[in-house]
Amino acid sequence: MVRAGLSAERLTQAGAELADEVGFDQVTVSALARRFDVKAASLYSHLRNSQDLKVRIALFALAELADRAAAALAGRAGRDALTAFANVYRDYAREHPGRYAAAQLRLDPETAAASAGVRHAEMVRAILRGYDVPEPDQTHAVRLLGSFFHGYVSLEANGGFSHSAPEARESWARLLDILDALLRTWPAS
Amino acid sequence: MVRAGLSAERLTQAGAELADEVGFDQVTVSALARRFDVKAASLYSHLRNSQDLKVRIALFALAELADRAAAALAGRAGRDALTAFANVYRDYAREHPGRYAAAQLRLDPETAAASAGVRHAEMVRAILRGYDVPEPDQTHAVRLLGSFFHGYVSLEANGGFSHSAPEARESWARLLDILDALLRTWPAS
DNA sequence: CCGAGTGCCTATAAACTTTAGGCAAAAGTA
DNA sequence: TACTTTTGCCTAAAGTTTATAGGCACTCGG
Repeated sequence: MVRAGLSAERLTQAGAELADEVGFDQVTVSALARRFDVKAASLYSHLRNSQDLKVRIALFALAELADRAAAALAGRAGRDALTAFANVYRDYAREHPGRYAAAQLRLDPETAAASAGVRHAEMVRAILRGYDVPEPDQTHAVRLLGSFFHGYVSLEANGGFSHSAPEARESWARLLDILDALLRTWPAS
Repeated sequence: MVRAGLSAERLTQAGAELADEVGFDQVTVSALARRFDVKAASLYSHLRNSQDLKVRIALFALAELADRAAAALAGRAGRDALTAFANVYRDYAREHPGRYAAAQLRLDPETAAASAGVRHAEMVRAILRGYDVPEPDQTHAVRLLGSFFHGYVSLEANGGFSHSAPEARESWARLLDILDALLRTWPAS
């Protein structure tokens, strides 16, 4: 009886793939076990429970997305950094809808604080260094960018833009222009 | 044996309350039946299945939110309309986190087209009538506002802003100022 | 007051979650 | 190599949820 070679890491990775295929909320311990030709109970040596699996996938997705964003940011600044970073988000959500949904999972505060979510905020703040947003507004600007990126990508993923005419890609490009201009000429308080 | 007086409407309403209490993804046919002191099977006379329940709650939340937004918009224009509308979203998500999560449920295209989601987009477009955004950019501006509102509220709900210093309320007010200014002086293409 | 319809019931089956305990393969030790 | 320890996946089993089918009794129109 050859062993399947399970581990928390392999289960998380396979869970992320499963999420992309069937949707994050369809990810179950049973379905994941089926994918490894193994009984569901066997997974409980590696996972505490079903919620633990979901949290692991969420952390995995957050880290993967942060890695891609960091790579895109390397060597860029200003508008170039802004669009590169933004496109990483949008592309990730389009390529990996299940993982992107996972990254939105509500984490308890200490888990969130130890997650790659922190890196995301740091990277947005790094982008702002290419602009002259005055210090007291920096955090506000970080939140503006983060909210816009997430909101746009999430609405697009949920079909919010599918009915009206201009392609989502076109709005995206135009709005990144607008935001770039806004950051360059940030209004004083 | 006194009847519980179930109906799709009462179940949807109670499902929305349940969502606010325990989270939208914890809403199950079983839990809802328990709340009415009724067997789960009884609900299937009123609901097709578990997914049907979730869709009904989502449509209920979308409509309720649209009603509140419409009420807030009445008699207002420009910046006044913008902030009133935005605050309806934020307040709704804070008062009714489960319903707000429900409103994000992915609907199939024809259901979405028949939902109150359409009214949301129309109202944002109405707000823009108080500004001089040139026609070709109107849809982009609608998407900017929609993305920002949803993204901010959703990140705040998921604890994304809880660690860093400025209160989420403060950023919100400042960013609405910024967006108002942006809309007033929308850059030409 | 009676007949018809429908509202909630019981019974049942299948899928998923989770715990407990067992056996055999893998890894460590002499 | 042989023996022990560890660990990985198993079976068994109980509890929960979803969903269907069929039945009884309450309610309402006549």
